[in-house]
Amino acid sequence: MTAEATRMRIKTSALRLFVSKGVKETTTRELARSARIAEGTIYRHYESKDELVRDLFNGHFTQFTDELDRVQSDAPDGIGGKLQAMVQYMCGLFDSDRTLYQLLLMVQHDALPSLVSRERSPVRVIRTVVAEAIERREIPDQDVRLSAAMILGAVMQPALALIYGSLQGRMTKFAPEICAACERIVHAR
Amino acid sequence: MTAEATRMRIKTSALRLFVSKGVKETTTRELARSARIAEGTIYRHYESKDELVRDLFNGHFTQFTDELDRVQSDAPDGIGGKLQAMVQYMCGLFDSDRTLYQLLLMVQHDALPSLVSRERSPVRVIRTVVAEAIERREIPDQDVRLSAAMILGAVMQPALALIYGSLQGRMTKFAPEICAACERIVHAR
Amino acid sequence: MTAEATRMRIKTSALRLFVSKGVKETTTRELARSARIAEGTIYRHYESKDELVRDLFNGHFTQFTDELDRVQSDAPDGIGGKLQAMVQYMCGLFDSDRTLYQLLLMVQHDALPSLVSRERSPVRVIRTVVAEAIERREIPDQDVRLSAAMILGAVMQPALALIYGSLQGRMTKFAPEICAACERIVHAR
Amino acid sequence: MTAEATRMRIKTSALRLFVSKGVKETTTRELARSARIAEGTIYRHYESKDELVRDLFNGHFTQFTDELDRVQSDAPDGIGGKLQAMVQYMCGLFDSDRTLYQLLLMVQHDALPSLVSRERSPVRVIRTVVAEAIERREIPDQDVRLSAAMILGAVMQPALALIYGSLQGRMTKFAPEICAACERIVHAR
DNA sequence: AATGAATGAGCTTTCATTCAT
DNA sequence: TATGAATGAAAGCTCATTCAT
Repeated sequence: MTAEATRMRIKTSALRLFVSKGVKETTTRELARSARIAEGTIYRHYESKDELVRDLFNGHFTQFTDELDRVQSDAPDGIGGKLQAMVQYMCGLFDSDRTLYQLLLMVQHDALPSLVSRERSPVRVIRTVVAEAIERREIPDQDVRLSAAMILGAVMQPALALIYGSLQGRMTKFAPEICAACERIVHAR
Repeated sequence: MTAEATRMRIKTSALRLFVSKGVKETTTRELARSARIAEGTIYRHYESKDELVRDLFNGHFTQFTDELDRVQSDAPDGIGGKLQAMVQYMCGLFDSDRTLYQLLLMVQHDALPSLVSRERSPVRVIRTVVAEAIERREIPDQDVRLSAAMILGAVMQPALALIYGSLQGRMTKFAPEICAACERIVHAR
Repeated sequence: MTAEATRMRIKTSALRLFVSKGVKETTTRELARSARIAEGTIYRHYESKDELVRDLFNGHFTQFTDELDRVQSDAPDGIGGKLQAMVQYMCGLFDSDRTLYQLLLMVQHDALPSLVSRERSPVRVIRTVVAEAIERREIPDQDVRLSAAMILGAVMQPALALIYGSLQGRMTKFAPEICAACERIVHAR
Repeated sequence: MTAEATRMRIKTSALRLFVSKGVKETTTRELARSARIAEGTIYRHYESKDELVRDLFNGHFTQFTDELDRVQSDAPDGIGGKLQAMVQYMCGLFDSDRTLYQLLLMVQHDALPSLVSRERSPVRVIRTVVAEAIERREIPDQDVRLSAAMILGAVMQPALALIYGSLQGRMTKFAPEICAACERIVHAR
């Protein structure tokens, strides 16, 4: 098997296990068994479990941030369209890869603290979108940091509700309402 | 020393340590030292570390839920007032006891999974408030579960931002704007 | 409550617990709870758990040995009668206080090692009875130590079988056959 | 080193320590040091100390039972020869591996309770031998369970006497007398 | 004499990591 | 590269014993 394939198997298993049981709760033994490799093999690809966690989380977090930025960027000017594009994208991601989505939820909480750059983060992307809308005078002046946080919360919390079962079905189904709510948060009219 | 006093010291130390370093990351040794008791003493008050976690989290979660319900209940009829009371209460709690607030954040995430009853939870309180406003025809008909989740997110995420430093100052300062945003989420006019 | 009464409760509970779960397996906490006293109280009556064990085992062992000797002594001369008296006595004890009997079984095994004097012991009593019968030319000359051991084994092992359930009923029921077998062991005719 | 060799070293050390000091009294630390492995290594071969005890005791007990059955089976028909073969075998085992023999003594007592199948056990082997002799009308009808217990006792108790020092020398020396006594127990002539 | 909360040494067990093959 | 047996530090937990009341 190629080195790359092995590495991929480690990452895939790690993602699934970390999300479902937590990082600390996942042992290297379990990880190895799930990836169908020997325990020692992990250390041919990563210096330590910590490095694996960092690589995994950073990678996905960065990719998600970039993607969100691209999505926003591709949308035509106007806060409405951009919010819609971002919300749609996040809901779609939840439906297509819930595991990956949960990882992103973990990054904010779980004390994956200094793990991740706060420079490039989803909330920054949202903040920029809001800031640009203010500049374009689409929406009233406001604390962009606060608005971005509230928007992110209004997207993330329903995802949690879906995971815990208090909401049911596909997240995309809720996208229009979430999107409308986000627009009202920044009181675009 | 009385048993109750010792128990209290364990809980206080545990709350602080669990929140700042995580549950798994806090050792019983550390906890004992922080509470200035012997390690064995923990086990005269709790059957296991797990039971301590459960008791602590459940206790605070329940108390918070009850308090939130009382606050909402004491507010005069009308979604505006009730939302304002709840948001005020949560922001005030953040400012007066950030550690406790963080614990409540952990309960939702960190996979404190089936630890806590979903029957009585903050999101349920919010849901009820929204549902009653719909009945009173104050706000349009809507998915109360979704609205409650979005409102909770719009309060919690700014708290996270304060913890991570992307927002600064006392949370109470943001209460009016958060409250206004929450009203717009349910599009009360 | 008098000191003596408390001491008695400790001994009674200890006997029962030691026999049913083993000495090491019985904690002082359990013992205290079973005797309905505080843990600390044990140490008003015994210097240590070890001393309790020693006192308990030695006491019962000595008493049993003395009683067995008295029983043998009270029986009329003649190996037949003396064997019968001893076997009867041991079977009767098993039926009337199985817990006590089990303690005596433990003394031989369980590594209650140097705990007990080998000078005065049941097997010595039996040995003496056999030796006297040889002197009286009732039975052929033989290794009295070996014979005494075999006789004891022939009484004790059926008791174990009753405890484990491979024999059923009261031990007294088996006394005549055991007694006859013991006579044949020393080939009395 | 191969896994099997390590496992063997654990078993050998465990057997010696458990027998000489008792199971509870033997710490994993001691066991590891005696087997010249790390403490953690024990747990790559056994799930717990308990499982090690179970495996060890069951294994030896089963093997001993099987061997005793084979020995009895190989002996020519007739209770005398079969009893002689079994007694010889047990005495020989005592002389050649006293440690192993002591383990078998522990299995009956020490509260290695439901640890071991009562279906296949030495006393069952003896019982069968006695039962077959009755069927062949070599010996009078009798309670085979009781006789088997007494025979086992008449072999085991002398072994205990040798361990405690009240008998001296090799057990094989006593085999003829023990064997003769066993025959008389079932009153074979 | 009795209580019961507290102790702390020492137990069993876990698990990230190493290394000879 | 991959293996998997071995490691050992450190974790959670137990329990005989002490001591202030």
